[in-house]
Amino acid sequence: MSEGVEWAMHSCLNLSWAEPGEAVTARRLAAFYDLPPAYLNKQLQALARAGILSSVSGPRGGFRLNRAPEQISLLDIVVAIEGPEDAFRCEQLLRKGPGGSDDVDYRAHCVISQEMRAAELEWRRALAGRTLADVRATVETRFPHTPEATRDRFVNAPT
Amino acid sequence: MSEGVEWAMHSCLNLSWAEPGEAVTARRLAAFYDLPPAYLNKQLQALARAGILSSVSGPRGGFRLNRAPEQISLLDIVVAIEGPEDAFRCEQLLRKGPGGSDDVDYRAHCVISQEMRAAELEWRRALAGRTLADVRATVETRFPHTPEATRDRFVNAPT
DNA sequence: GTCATACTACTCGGATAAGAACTGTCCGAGTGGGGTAGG
DNA sequence: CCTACCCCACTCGGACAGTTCTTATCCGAGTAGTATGAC
Repeated sequence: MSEGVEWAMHSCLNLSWAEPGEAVTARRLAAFYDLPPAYLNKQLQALARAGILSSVSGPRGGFRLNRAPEQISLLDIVVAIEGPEDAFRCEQLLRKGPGGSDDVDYRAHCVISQEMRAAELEWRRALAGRTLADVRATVETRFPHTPEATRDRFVNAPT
Repeated sequence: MSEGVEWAMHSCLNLSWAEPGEAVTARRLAAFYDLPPAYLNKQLQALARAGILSSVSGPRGGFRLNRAPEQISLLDIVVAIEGPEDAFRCEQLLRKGPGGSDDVDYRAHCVISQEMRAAELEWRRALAGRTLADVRATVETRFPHTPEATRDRFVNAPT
Protein backbone atom coordinates (compact mmCIF):
# COMPACT_ATOMS: atom_id res chain seq x y z
CA MET A 1 0.00 0.00 0.00
CA SER A 2 1.19 3.44 -0.87
CA GLU A 3 2.79 5.50 1.84
CA GLY A 4 0.54 8.38 0.83
CA VAL A 5 -2.37 6.75 2.61
CA GLU A 6 -0.74 7.31 5.96
CA TRP A 7 0.07 10.91 5.08
CA ALA A 8 -3.49 11.49 3.93
CA MET A 9 -4.95 10.03 7.13
CA HIS A 10 -2.86 12.20 9.41
CA SER A 11 -3.42 15.30 7.29
CA CYS A 12 -7.19 14.84 7.25
CA LEU A 13 -7.14 14.35 10.98
CA ASN A 14 -5.11 17.51 11.47
CA LEU A 15 -7.45 19.39 9.15
CA SER A 16 -10.37 18.33 11.30
CA TRP A 17 -8.89 20.43 14.08
CA ALA A 18 -8.50 23.55 11.99
CA GLU A 19 -10.79 26.52 12.56
CA PRO A 20 -14.01 26.14 10.60
CA GLY A 21 -13.59 27.57 7.13
CA GLU A 22 -9.84 27.94 7.55
CA ALA A 23 -7.73 26.67 4.67
CA VAL A 24 -4.36 25.11 5.48
CA THR A 25 -1.58 24.99 2.91
CA ALA A 26 0.17 21.80 1.88
CA ARG A 27 3.42 23.26 3.18
CA ARG A 28 2.08 23.68 6.69
CA LEU A 29 0.58 20.22 6.70
CA ALA A 30 3.90 18.83 5.50
CA ALA A 31 5.80 20.68 8.21
CA PHE A 32 4.02 18.59 10.84
CA TYR A 33 6.01 15.50 9.98
CA ASP A 34 8.87 16.79 7.82
CA LEU A 35 7.25 15.49 4.64
CA PRO A 36 8.14 16.66 1.10
CA PRO A 37 5.60 19.47 0.59
CA ALA A 38 5.19 19.00 -3.16
CA TYR A 39 4.57 15.31 -2.84
CA LEU A 40 2.11 15.70 -0.02
CA ASN A 41 0.40 18.29 -2.21
CA LYS A 42 -0.01 15.56 -4.80
CA GLN A 43 -1.82 13.36 -2.30
CA LEU A 44 -4.01 16.21 -1.15
CA GLN A 45 -4.96 16.82 -4.76
CA ALA A 46 -6.18 13.26 -4.95
CA LEU A 47 -8.26 13.79 -1.83
CA ALA A 48 -9.72 16.95 -3.41
CA ARG A 49 -10.56 15.08 -6.61
CA ALA A 50 -12.38 12.53 -4.48
CA GLY A 51 -14.45 15.25 -2.87
CA ILE A 52 -13.00 14.75 0.60
CA LEU A 53 -11.13 18.05 0.61
CA SER A 54 -11.80 21.31 -1.15
CA SER A 55 -8.87 23.33 -2.43
CA VAL A 56 -8.41 27.09 -2.67
CA SER A 57 -5.68 28.70 -4.75
CA GLY A 58 -3.78 31.87 -4.14
CA PRO A 59 -2.88 33.67 -0.92
CA ARG A 60 -4.88 32.54 2.09
CA GLY A 61 -5.50 29.39 0.08
CA GLY A 62 -4.95 25.76 0.94
CA PHE A 63 -7.09 22.74 1.76
CA ARG A 64 -9.96 22.13 4.10
CA LEU A 65 -12.39 19.34 4.80
CA ASN A 66 -15.26 19.32 2.33
CA ARG A 67 -17.53 17.26 4.57
CA ALA A 68 -18.12 16.83 8.26
CA PRO A 69 -15.68 14.31 9.83
CA GLU A 70 -18.66 12.08 10.58
CA GLN A 71 -19.20 11.79 6.83
CA ILE A 72 -15.62 10.76 5.99
CA SER A 73 -14.84 7.09 6.46
CA LEU A 74 -11.33 5.73 6.54
CA LEU A 75 -12.23 3.72 3.46
CA ASP A 76 -12.98 6.95 1.61
CA ILE A 77 -9.45 8.14 2.24
CA VAL A 78 -7.86 4.86 1.22
CA VAL A 79 -9.89 4.71 -1.99
CA ALA A 80 -9.03 8.31 -2.82
CA ILE A 81 -5.30 7.53 -2.70
CA GLU A 82 -5.08 3.89 -3.78
CA GLY A 83 -7.92 3.82 -6.29
CA PRO A 84 -11.11 1.81 -6.24
CA GLU A 85 -9.85 -1.50 -7.62
CA ASP A 86 -9.22 -4.49 -5.37
CA ALA A 87 -5.73 -5.40 -4.26
CA PHE A 88 -6.26 -8.91 -5.55
CA ARG A 89 -7.10 -8.59 -9.22
CA CYS A 90 -8.36 -11.76 -10.83
CA GLU A 91 -6.67 -12.20 -14.19
CA GLN A 92 -9.17 -14.85 -15.16
CA LEU A 93 -6.55 -17.54 -15.57
CA LEU A 94 -9.28 -20.14 -15.89
CA ARG A 95 -10.01 -18.91 -19.43
CA LYS A 96 -6.81 -20.57 -20.54
CA GLY A 97 -7.30 -23.61 -18.37
CA PRO A 98 -9.02 -26.89 -19.27
CA GLY A 99 -12.64 -26.22 -20.16
CA GLY A 100 -12.14 -22.47 -19.99
CA SER A 101 -14.45 -20.27 -22.02
CA ASP A 102 -14.06 -16.70 -23.22
CA ASP A 103 -17.73 -16.04 -22.56
CA VAL A 104 -17.56 -16.59 -18.81
CA ASP A 105 -16.66 -13.83 -16.37
CA TYR A 106 -14.37 -15.70 -14.05
CA ARG A 107 -14.03 -12.73 -11.74
CA ALA A 108 -17.52 -13.70 -10.58
CA HIS A 109 -17.37 -17.50 -10.93
CA CYS A 110 -13.82 -18.50 -9.96
CA VAL A 111 -13.94 -19.81 -6.39
CA ILE A 112 -10.53 -18.42 -5.56
CA SER A 113 -11.56 -15.00 -6.77
CA GLN A 114 -14.69 -15.23 -4.65
CA GLU A 115 -12.74 -16.10 -1.53
CA MET A 116 -10.25 -13.30 -2.04
CA ARG A 117 -13.03 -10.85 -2.68
CA ALA A 118 -14.90 -11.95 0.43
CA ALA A 119 -11.77 -11.31 2.51
CA GLU A 120 -11.24 -7.88 1.01
CA LEU A 121 -14.89 -7.11 1.66
CA GLU A 122 -14.27 -7.70 5.36
CA TRP A 123 -11.37 -5.30 5.22
CA ARG A 124 -13.46 -2.69 3.47
CA ARG A 125 -16.31 -3.19 5.88
CA ALA A 126 -14.02 -2.53 8.83
CA LEU A 127 -12.62 0.63 7.26
CA ALA A 128 -16.02 1.86 6.10
CA GLY A 129 -17.37 1.52 9.62
CA ARG A 130 -14.90 3.94 11.13
CA THR A 131 -15.03 7.64 10.42
CA LEU A 132 -12.62 10.48 10.85
CA ALA A 133 -14.82 11.67 13.70
CA ASP A 134 -14.35 8.36 15.52
CA VAL A 135 -10.60 8.62 15.24
CA ARG A 136 -10.63 12.23 16.31
CA ALA A 137 -12.75 11.46 19.35
CA THR A 138 -10.45 8.66 20.41
CA VAL A 139 -7.38 10.86 20.08
CA GLU A 140 -9.02 13.69 22.03
CA THR A 141 -9.93 11.32 24.83
CA ARG A 142 -6.41 9.96 25.13
CA PHE A 143 -4.56 13.21 24.46
CA PRO A 144 -6.82 16.14 25.33
CA HIS A 145 -4.25 18.78 24.43
CA THR A 146 -3.94 17.64 20.82
CA PRO A 147 -6.56 19.95 19.24
CA GLU A 148 -5.00 22.99 20.82
CA ALA A 149 -1.46 21.92 19.96
CA THR A 150 -2.50 21.30 16.37
CA ARG A 151 -4.12 24.70 15.97
CA ASP A 152 -1.06 26.30 17.52
CA ARG A 153 1.10 24.61 15.00
CA PHE A 154 -1.11 25.75 12.15
CA VAL A 155 -0.44 29.33 13.17
CA ASN A 156 3.18 29.09 14.32
CA ALA A 157 4.54 26.63 11.79
CA PRO A 158 8.38 26.65 11.64
CA THR A 159 8.15 27.65 7.97
CA MET B 1 -0.93 -7.31 -4.46
CA SER B 2 1.46 -9.37 -6.52
CA GLU B 3 0.05 -11.33 -9.41
CA GLY B 4 1.97 -14.34 -8.15
CA VAL B 5 -0.59 -14.85 -5.41
CA GLU B 6 -3.22 -15.80 -7.96
CA TRP B 7 -0.82 -18.13 -9.73
CA ALA B 8 0.13 -19.76 -6.43
CA MET B 9 -3.51 -20.28 -5.43
CA HIS B 10 -4.44 -21.97 -8.68
CA SER B 11 -1.26 -24.04 -8.74
CA CYS B 12 -1.78 -25.27 -5.18
CA LEU B 13 -5.34 -26.15 -6.03
CA ASN B 14 -4.24 -28.07 -9.09
CA LEU B 15 -1.58 -29.84 -7.06
CA SER B 16 -4.25 -30.95 -4.61
CA TRP B 17 -5.72 -33.03 -7.43
CA ALA B 18 -2.46 -34.74 -8.33
CA GLU B 19 -1.94 -38.40 -7.48
CA PRO B 20 -0.64 -38.78 -3.93
CA GLY B 21 3.13 -38.55 -3.94
CA GLU B 22 3.27 -37.42 -7.55
CA ALA B 23 5.51 -34.44 -8.22
CA VAL B 24 4.43 -31.97 -10.90
CA THR B 25 6.95 -29.78 -12.69
CA ALA B 26 6.69 -26.03 -12.87
CA ARG B 27 6.45 -26.29 -16.61
CA ARG B 28 3.35 -28.43 -16.50
CA LEU B 29 1.73 -26.21 -13.93
CA ALA B 30 2.53 -23.19 -16.08
CA ALA B 31 1.06 -24.87 -19.17
CA PHE B 32 -2.35 -24.81 -17.50
CA TYR B 33 -2.71 -21.08 -17.96
CA ASP B 34 0.06 -20.15 -20.42
CA LEU B 35 2.21 -18.67 -17.68
CA PRO B 36 5.96 -18.03 -17.96
CA PRO B 37 7.39 -21.29 -16.56
CA ALA B 38 10.54 -19.78 -15.05
CA TYR B 39 8.62 -17.08 -13.25
CA LEU B 40 6.01 -19.46 -11.93
CA ASN B 41 8.91 -21.59 -10.74
CA LYS B 42 10.04 -18.61 -8.69
CA GLN B 43 6.69 -18.41 -6.96
CA LEU B 44 6.67 -22.15 -6.32
CA GLN B 45 10.08 -21.79 -4.73
CA ALA B 46 8.61 -19.26 -2.32
CA LEU B 47 5.85 -21.72 -1.46
CA ALA B 48 8.48 -24.40 -0.88
CA ARG B 49 10.49 -22.10 1.40
CA ALA B 50 7.31 -21.49 3.38
CA GLY B 51 6.83 -25.23 3.83
CA ILE B 52 3.62 -25.38 1.80
CA LEU B 53 5.19 -27.34 -1.04
CA SER B 54 8.11 -29.74 -1.15
CA SER B 55 10.39 -29.71 -4.15
CA VAL B 56 12.25 -32.53 -5.85
CA SER B 57 15.05 -31.98 -8.34
CA GLY B 58 15.99 -34.00 -11.37
CA PRO B 59 13.93 -36.20 -13.68
CA ARG B 60 10.58 -37.19 -12.23
CA GLY B 61 11.02 -34.14 -10.03
CA GLY B 62 8.75 -31.18 -9.43
CA PHE B 63 6.54 -29.89 -6.65
CA ARG B 64 3.90 -31.44 -4.47
CA LEU B 65 1.85 -30.39 -1.47
CA ASN B 66 3.78 -30.76 1.75
CA ARG B 67 0.70 -30.80 3.96
CA ALA B 68 -2.87 -31.98 3.66
CA PRO B 69 -5.11 -29.39 1.96
CA GLU B 70 -7.02 -29.06 5.23
CA GLN B 71 -3.81 -27.76 6.79
CA ILE B 72 -3.16 -25.06 4.18
CA SER B 73 -5.08 -21.85 4.65
CA LEU B 74 -5.41 -19.22 1.97
CA LEU B 75 -3.56 -16.86 4.27
CA ASP B 76 -0.60 -19.24 4.30
CA ILE B 77 -0.32 -18.91 0.54
CA VAL B 78 -0.66 -15.14 0.55
CA VAL B 79 1.98 -14.77 3.25
CA ALA B 80 4.34 -17.11 1.42
CA ILE B 81 4.26 -14.90 -1.68
CA GLU B 82 3.71 -11.40 -0.30
CA GLY B 83 5.67 -11.69 2.92
CA PRO B 84 4.47 -11.37 6.50
CA GLU B 85 4.43 -7.59 6.88
CA ASP B 86 1.19 -5.62 6.75
CA ALA B 87 0.15 -3.74 3.65
CA PHE B 88 -0.25 -0.58 5.70
CA ARG B 89 3.10 0.08 7.29
CA CYS B 90 3.10 2.77 9.95
CA GLU B 91 6.09 5.03 9.45
CA GLN B 92 5.57 6.55 12.89
CA LEU B 93 5.03 10.05 11.58
CA LEU B 94 3.94 11.17 15.03
CA ARG B 95 7.57 11.09 16.14
CA LYS B 96 8.16 14.24 14.15
CA GLY B 97 4.83 15.77 15.08
CA PRO B 98 4.07 18.09 18.03
CA GLY B 99 4.84 16.30 21.26
CA GLY B 100 6.36 13.32 19.47
CA SER B 101 8.90 11.23 21.30
CA ASP B 102 11.56 8.85 20.02
CA ASP B 103 10.90 6.51 22.92
CA VAL B 104 7.30 5.70 21.99
CA ASP B 105 6.38 2.93 19.58
CA TYR B 106 3.69 4.65 17.57
CA ARG B 107 2.93 1.49 15.62
CA ALA B 108 1.16 0.42 18.79
CA HIS B 109 -0.12 3.76 20.09
CA CYS B 110 -1.11 5.76 16.98
CA VAL B 111 -4.87 5.53 16.62
CA ILE B 112 -4.72 5.54 12.83
CA SER B 113 -2.25 2.68 12.89
CA GLN B 114 -4.55 0.79 15.23
CA GLU B 115 -7.56 1.23 12.97
CA MET B 116 -5.67 0.14 9.88
CA ARG B 117 -4.31 -2.86 11.70
CA ALA B 118 -7.75 -3.83 12.94
CA ALA B 119 -9.05 -3.78 9.37
CA GLU B 120 -6.18 -5.90 8.10
CA LEU B 121 -6.78 -8.30 10.93
CA GLU B 122 -10.31 -8.85 9.65
CA TRP B 123 -8.88 -9.57 6.22
CA ARG B 124 -6.41 -12.03 7.64
CA ARG B 125 -9.05 -13.68 9.76
CA ALA B 126 -11.22 -14.29 6.70
CA LEU B 127 -8.32 -15.78 4.74
CA ALA B 128 -7.07 -17.85 7.65
CA GLY B 129 -10.53 -19.38 8.08
CA ARG B 130 -10.63 -20.86 4.59
CA THR B 131 -8.42 -23.75 3.60
CA LEU B 132 -7.39 -25.23 0.31
CA ALA B 133 -9.66 -28.18 1.13
CA ASP B 134 -12.65 -25.85 1.39
CA VAL B 135 -11.96 -24.36 -1.99
CA ARG B 136 -11.38 -27.75 -3.52
CA ALA B 137 -14.65 -29.08 -2.13
CA THR B 138 -16.58 -26.11 -3.51
CA VAL B 139 -15.05 -26.52 -6.94
CA GLU B 140 -15.75 -30.25 -6.99
CA THR B 141 -19.36 -29.64 -6.05
CA ARG B 142 -19.89 -27.12 -8.82
CA PHE B 143 -17.72 -28.80 -11.45
CA PRO B 144 -17.47 -32.52 -10.69
CA HIS B 145 -15.28 -33.29 -13.70
CA THR B 146 -12.51 -30.94 -12.63
CA PRO B 147 -10.34 -33.43 -10.69
CA GLU B 148 -10.33 -35.87 -13.58
CA ALA B 149 -9.69 -33.13 -16.14
CA THR B 150 -6.82 -31.80 -14.08
CA ARG B 151 -5.14 -35.20 -13.71
CA ASP B 152 -5.59 -35.75 -17.44
CA ARG B 153 -3.84 -32.52 -18.12
CA PHE B 154 -0.99 -33.44 -15.78
CA VAL B 155 -0.31 -36.48 -17.93
CA ASN B 156 -1.11 -35.14 -21.38
CA ALA B 157 0.21 -31.62 -21.07
CA PRO B 158 0.77 -29.99 -24.50
CA THR B 159 4.46 -29.62 -23.65
C1' DG C 1 22.54 -62.96 -17.36
C1' DT C 2 24.06 -59.70 -13.77
C1' DC C 3 26.29 -55.85 -12.00
C1' DA C 4 28.89 -51.64 -11.81
C1' DT C 5 29.79 -47.43 -14.19
C1' DA C 6 29.59 -43.44 -16.96
C1' DC C 7 26.50 -40.57 -19.46
C1' DT C 8 22.54 -37.91 -20.61
C1' DA C 9 18.47 -35.50 -20.07
C1' DC C 10 15.77 -33.17 -16.92
C1' DT C 11 14.51 -30.31 -12.76
C1' DC C 12 15.01 -26.95 -9.25
C1' DG C 13 17.62 -22.83 -7.54
C1' DG C 14 19.54 -18.59 -7.50
C1' DA C 15 21.78 -14.79 -10.09
C1' DT C 16 20.85 -11.51 -13.76
C1' DA C 17 18.05 -7.82 -16.98
C1' DA C 18 13.64 -5.27 -18.50
C1' DG C 19 9.54 -2.88 -17.22
C1' DA C 20 6.25 -0.61 -14.27
C1' DA C 21 4.87 1.78 -10.26
C1' DC C 22 5.85 4.58 -6.56
C1' DT C 23 8.40 8.53 -4.89
C1' DG C 24 10.09 13.05 -5.37
C1' DT C 25 10.76 17.64 -7.86
C1' DC C 26 9.93 21.61 -10.76
C1' DC C 27 7.62 25.36 -13.08
C1' DG C 28 3.29 27.57 -14.89
C1' DA C 29 -1.87 29.26 -14.29
C1' DG C 30 -4.66 31.55 -11.34
C1' DT C 31 -5.90 34.37 -7.27
C1' DG C 32 -6.29 37.50 -3.39
C1' DG C 33 -4.13 41.32 -0.97
C1' DG C 34 -1.62 45.46 -0.61
C1' DG C 35 0.48 49.55 -2.44
C1' DT C 36 -0.06 53.62 -5.31
C1' DA C 37 -1.81 57.22 -7.83
C1' DG C 38 -5.67 59.87 -8.96
C1' DG C 39 -10.02 62.13 -7.82
C1' DC D 1 -9.94 60.97 2.74
C1' DC D 2 -11.86 57.61 -0.58
C1' DT D 3 -11.57 54.79 -4.63
C1' DA D 4 -9.96 52.36 -8.58
C1' DC D 5 -6.23 50.17 -10.58
C1' DC D 6 -1.96 47.68 -10.92
C1' DC D 7 1.58 44.85 -9.23
C1' DC D 8 3.22 41.10 -6.58
C1' DA D 9 3.63 37.29 -3.70
C1' DC D 10 1.51 33.06 -2.77
C1' DT D 11 -0.96 28.59 -3.69
C1' DC D 12 -2.65 24.81 -6.21
C1' DG D 13 -2.20 21.95 -10.43
C1' DG D 14 -0.18 19.19 -13.62
C1' DA D 15 4.10 17.96 -16.28
C1' DC D 16 8.82 16.11 -15.61
C1' DA D 17 13.05 12.91 -13.44
C1' DG D 18 14.98 9.39 -9.83
C1' DT D 19 14.46 5.21 -7.28
C1' DT D 20 12.45 0.97 -5.77
C1' DC D 21 9.68 -3.03 -6.56
C1' DT D 22 7.52 -6.27 -9.56
C1' DT D 23 7.96 -9.06 -13.64
C1' DA D 24 10.56 -11.89 -16.67
C1' DT D 25 14.59 -14.57 -18.23
C1' DC D 26 18.80 -17.31 -18.26
C1' DC D 27 22.35 -20.49 -16.86
C1' DG D 28 24.51 -23.61 -13.35
C1' DA D 29 24.19 -27.51 -9.45
C1' DG D 30 22.30 -31.71 -8.64
C1' DT D 31 19.76 -36.05 -9.62
C1' DA D 32 17.24 -40.13 -11.51
C1' DG D 33 17.11 -42.99 -15.20
C1' DT D 34 19.44 -45.38 -19.08
C1' DA D 35 22.76 -47.29 -22.02
C1' DT D 36 27.13 -49.63 -22.09
C1' DG D 37 30.66 -52.65 -21.16
C1' DA D 38 32.97 -55.96 -18.15
C1' DC D 39 32.55 -60.15 -15.49
